[in-house]
Amino acid sequence: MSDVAHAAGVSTMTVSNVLTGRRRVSTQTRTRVERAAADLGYELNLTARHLRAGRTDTVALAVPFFDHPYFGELAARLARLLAPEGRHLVVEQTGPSREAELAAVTRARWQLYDGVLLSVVGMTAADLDDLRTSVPLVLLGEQQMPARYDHVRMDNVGGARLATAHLLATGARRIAVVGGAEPSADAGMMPARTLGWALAHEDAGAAAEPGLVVRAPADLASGREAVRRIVRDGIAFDAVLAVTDTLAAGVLAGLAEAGLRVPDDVQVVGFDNLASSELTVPALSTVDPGHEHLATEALRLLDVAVARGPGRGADGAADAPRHVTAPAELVLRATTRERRG
Amino acid sequence: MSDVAHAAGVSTMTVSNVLTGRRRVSTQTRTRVERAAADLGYELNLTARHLRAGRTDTVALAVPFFDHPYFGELAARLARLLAPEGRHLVVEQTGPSREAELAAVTRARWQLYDGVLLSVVGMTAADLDDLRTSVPLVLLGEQQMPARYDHVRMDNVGGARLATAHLLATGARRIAVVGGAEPSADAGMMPARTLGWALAHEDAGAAAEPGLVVRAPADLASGREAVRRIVRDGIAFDAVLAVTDTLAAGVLAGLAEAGLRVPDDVQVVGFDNLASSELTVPALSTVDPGHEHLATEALRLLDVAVARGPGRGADGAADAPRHVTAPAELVLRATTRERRG
DNA sequence: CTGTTAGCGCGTTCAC
DNA sequence: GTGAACGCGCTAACAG
Repeated sequence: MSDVAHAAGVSTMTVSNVLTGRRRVSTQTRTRVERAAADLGYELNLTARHLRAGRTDTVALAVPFFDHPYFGELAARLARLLAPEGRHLVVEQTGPSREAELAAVTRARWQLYDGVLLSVVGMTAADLDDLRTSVPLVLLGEQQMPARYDHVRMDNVGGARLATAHLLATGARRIAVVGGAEPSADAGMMPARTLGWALAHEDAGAAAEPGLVVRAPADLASGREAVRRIVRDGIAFDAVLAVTDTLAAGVLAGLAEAGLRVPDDVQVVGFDNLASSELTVPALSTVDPGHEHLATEALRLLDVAVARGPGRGADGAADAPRHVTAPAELVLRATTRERRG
Repeated sequence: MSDVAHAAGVSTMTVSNVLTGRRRVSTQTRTRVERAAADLGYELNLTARHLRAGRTDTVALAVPFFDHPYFGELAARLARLLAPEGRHLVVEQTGPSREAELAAVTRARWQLYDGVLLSVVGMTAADLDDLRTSVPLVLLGEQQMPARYDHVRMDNVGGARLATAHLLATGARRIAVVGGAEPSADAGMMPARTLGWALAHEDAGAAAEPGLVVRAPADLASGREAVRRIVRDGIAFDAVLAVTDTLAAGVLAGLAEAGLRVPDDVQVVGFDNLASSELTVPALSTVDPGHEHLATEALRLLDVAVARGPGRGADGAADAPRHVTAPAELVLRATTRERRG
């Protein structure tokens, strides 16, 4: 920068002023400076600016996996909200395992950001409790979190309940939960959605059979595998609640393989409303977890955290942390039947 | 940091030494310092370290869209390669339009990184030519790029040729190219893949009918839309080469909608080998563009660029820029028939 | 409208 | 094995 200043015959301060536009500079010197900068191929050093300013105008989204479409869509939404304000979003990966997630978190990396949206999957409440950081933080995730953090989540129980109720109303009697788990509101996504399934049965005065809870990891191959298993075991079922759209895609593949027609023989509902789910064959009925609401709220929370000053993000002595739940909504497409009546 | 030093009764230098481990420190003072740091909740300021060091041990991947699965998968691969070396990957979005892409590029953002992998989609060679940056850069993308940059690409022509040849060999005679364009090796992904389609016809002594080139943007809804269009127009076809897997998913949806059986009535091949393509119904045959090779080479190139020193990335006076093409490979699943004989 | 001074929080260099 | 001084590149704050 001093090179530019020298070439333009001014001080570095003036160069800085031209670049930031914070102070008025005569048109004459401005053009001289701009010329000099262009000639020298000068590039502002953002690292230095950030150090000086104590701000970076950048928010990080830390996700467990780069390659899950859910996070890609979330990132795109957040970027769209941040861009008009001249703020930036960068995405970092915390890692595929609980250990990696922890290690990522321990690293002082996010000192580099004004705030961090942390998508929690593998970490436990205890892990998070150890996490002392002064960077404004908002947690995204479905399990129980320490109360002292701001936290945004979906309405997993409500969404699954809605979906299951619809299946019941369309005549389904034996609804398998692929990706199911021990029902619980606080133990993560799978237990919460399974709870919704159970509650919907209760609402309808029907029995939720534990034998229809099919455990499966939330990866690509598992949905198909799960269907193969229940078919092989001769378990009767006339509908599937897949706890994620990814699992649902596998379920559809498995059903096709088994010669079962959707929705005539078996109805299917997913959860997440991924963009790609519109294109499954048949088009997937699913639960929309309130993506837009979720993204908006997460940023709003982060902004108030940033506003009340970095440096006391963790001790939370100031305001009470906020917890918001985005409302879920049922999206009916072609893998379910019409409601009777 | 000086607080910690004070609390531990040492100088900041010693604290620094403890933290970096660069110089030997007596076990005694080390523990004293560590205790003090923990008590005070001290966090290293990475911005300052980066300014001082001139390095960040971080590579950026700049992509046009966060929410396209292809980029998510690429990012995951790169992160997997970087992690063992203690280097980090962050993903930034350049923006959805050519304008946004340009603006993103113009910003001095990637001074923040040791190197940048830039995924080019909307920008032209001329745009890139204007892009003077001292940050080591490797271009990823399928159109013609200025020769002075390192560049990694897929074998689009070869891959499409392979796929088309297989369709021809299985008896297909009228192969529509969904997402096709004016054939050309240098004008981007769609023209290159269309060229492969044309060349395969030539190889087989068959006629590549221009009427079977179906233009379509590479987004989610377009594949289905394209099929609707050709069916409505009464164009006869017995196979589809979709230029991306995403388009292929739409094509499968469109064919199902039209009551056409896959692969009996119409065969389908995609391009990209996305993870999700294994779960389409039926499972999609596709071209794998050599993902792993691509990621490895991109990083290797970036590393030599970084090694020869930032500060003269763009003028390329030093070494000749490198251009590598990853080999494509056909992945046969259930949307194609067996080769005859 | 422009320049001078000082310091953001580290780590290299050189002394002890 | 430890400390003091200096500077990475930028920009508030205060002159002028």
